[in-house]
Amino acid sequence: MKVRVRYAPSPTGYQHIGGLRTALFNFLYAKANGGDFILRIEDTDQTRYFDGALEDIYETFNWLGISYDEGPEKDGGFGPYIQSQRTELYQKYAKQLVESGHAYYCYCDSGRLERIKKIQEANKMAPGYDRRCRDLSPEEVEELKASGIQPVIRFKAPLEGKTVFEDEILGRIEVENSTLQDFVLLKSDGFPTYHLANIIDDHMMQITHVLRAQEWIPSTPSHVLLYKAFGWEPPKFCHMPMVMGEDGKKLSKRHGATQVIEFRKNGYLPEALLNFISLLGWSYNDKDEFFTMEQLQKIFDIKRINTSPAIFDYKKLMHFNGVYIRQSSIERLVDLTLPHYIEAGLVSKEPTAEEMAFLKKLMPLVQERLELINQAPEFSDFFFGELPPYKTWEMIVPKNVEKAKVVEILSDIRKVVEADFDVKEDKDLEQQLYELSKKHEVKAGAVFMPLRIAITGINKSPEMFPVMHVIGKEVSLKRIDNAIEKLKQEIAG
RNA sequence: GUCGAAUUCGUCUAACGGUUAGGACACAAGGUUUUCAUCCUUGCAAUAGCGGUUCGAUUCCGCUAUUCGAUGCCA
Repeated sequence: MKVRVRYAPSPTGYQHIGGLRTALFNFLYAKANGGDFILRIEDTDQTRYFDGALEDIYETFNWLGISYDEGPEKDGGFGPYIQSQRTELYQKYAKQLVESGHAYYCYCDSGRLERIKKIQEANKMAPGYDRRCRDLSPEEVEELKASGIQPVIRFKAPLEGKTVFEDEILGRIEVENSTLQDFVLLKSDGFPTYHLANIIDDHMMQITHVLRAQEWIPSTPSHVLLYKAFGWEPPKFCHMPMVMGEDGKKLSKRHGATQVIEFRKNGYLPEALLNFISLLGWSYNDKDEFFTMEQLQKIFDIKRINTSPAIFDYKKLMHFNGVYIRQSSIERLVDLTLPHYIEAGLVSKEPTAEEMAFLKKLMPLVQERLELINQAPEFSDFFFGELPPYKTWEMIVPKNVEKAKVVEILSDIRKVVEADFDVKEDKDLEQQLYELSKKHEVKAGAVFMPLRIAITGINKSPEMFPVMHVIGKEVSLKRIDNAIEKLKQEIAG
């Protein structure tokens, strides 16, 4: 039988890491097994609906290269794929369950529900609905109907026995039916709950495997019972370990960035995020960690999904991002960093050909120290303009060296640049600077550091001559002259 | 409280019942005759505890502890 899996987000907010992991694993499982990946929107909670959510799902998929075989605007014969467009179906099946004796109307309002909850808490009893409406007499039902209260439909959970299911990852899981609730199937506003809609759709859409996070394990027995009540065969369940924050608790906003859109904004590459997330609760073997999406679609195997929760390690993600940035082409990095340069005011809004060429020239020098795309401007602002923003100045005078001597050294460097900058290789120019250090009887660093500060205004920079060749001879000389001038003034003043 | 699941270096993880328990991130030290970064080398560091089964247990079983999750007219 053809594998059919689905990702079924509810549009209540932006896509987050946990959801992405679920989507990815479903997608990979489908692709690795020649199956179909279905996107279904579970918008059954009208009160929590968030307007930009749908667009965000599409954008997230698009950014990461996850595509669905069936879903909204891509009908595979099982649509519609948006649950709010299927409410009649759910209502029909809910009523069917009432008629078959598997469910019942409940007229208890939220006020009463809250009261019994408080009593249960006070008496340290297990919380839950007390099943008052489960066995109402016909007269009582008539009375309640007449009162005008909109009822909900609740599932009539068996009071005894056990419900068992075989999880593909965790193995056999069984619970006593007595611990199960008479959960709501259809809300008083006519919309189904997750449990009802999910089961009906999974069945109707012929889903073969349900891959979801372990937080769903407690409700799975109820789902199994629902399938049974309908007389349907349940799909196979695969409960994946949860993704946690650094404190070991379910990943959420307070752990920092958790929304996919934030990672995108913060300068992560899609392939880095994807690769990193693929390793959350899954592994290929004992040594390979770097995979392309294409590889993952071939090698992903459900048997290698873990059983224990995984903490989301931002540092390791960062490392992955650095690796992927270093592997990127210069053209792509220019593309990706351009908006950040514009935002920083280093490049004009409508970049000229010269500006683009300039970015392309400096990019190799930025690439290897970049861990996030949006770090590019701060790592390379000194390339722009006549003079650099002097973020460091004191270090232009190395330890145990007189200011006057630094002026001499810089003047000598200036001569080298003036004479040989265009005709000699970087290596030859460097060699001349080493000779200068011998001449002035200082360490090589005492020659390079003043030059570095003069040219870049920072003490941590790429190698000097490549930088100077990007900014050009004229600007380089101007910056050296400026530094000499400033030093002279300091000596005089 | 009740129910469920989980437990290998700080973190992500590997290990047909037989390995000096491996790799990666992080961290530390060193090297790459200029800083930073890259790259390379080395180091640090784990089977939650107690019982069983077995010639042999990280691996199988039980108990305890701890952690997480669920316990909504949320999903």
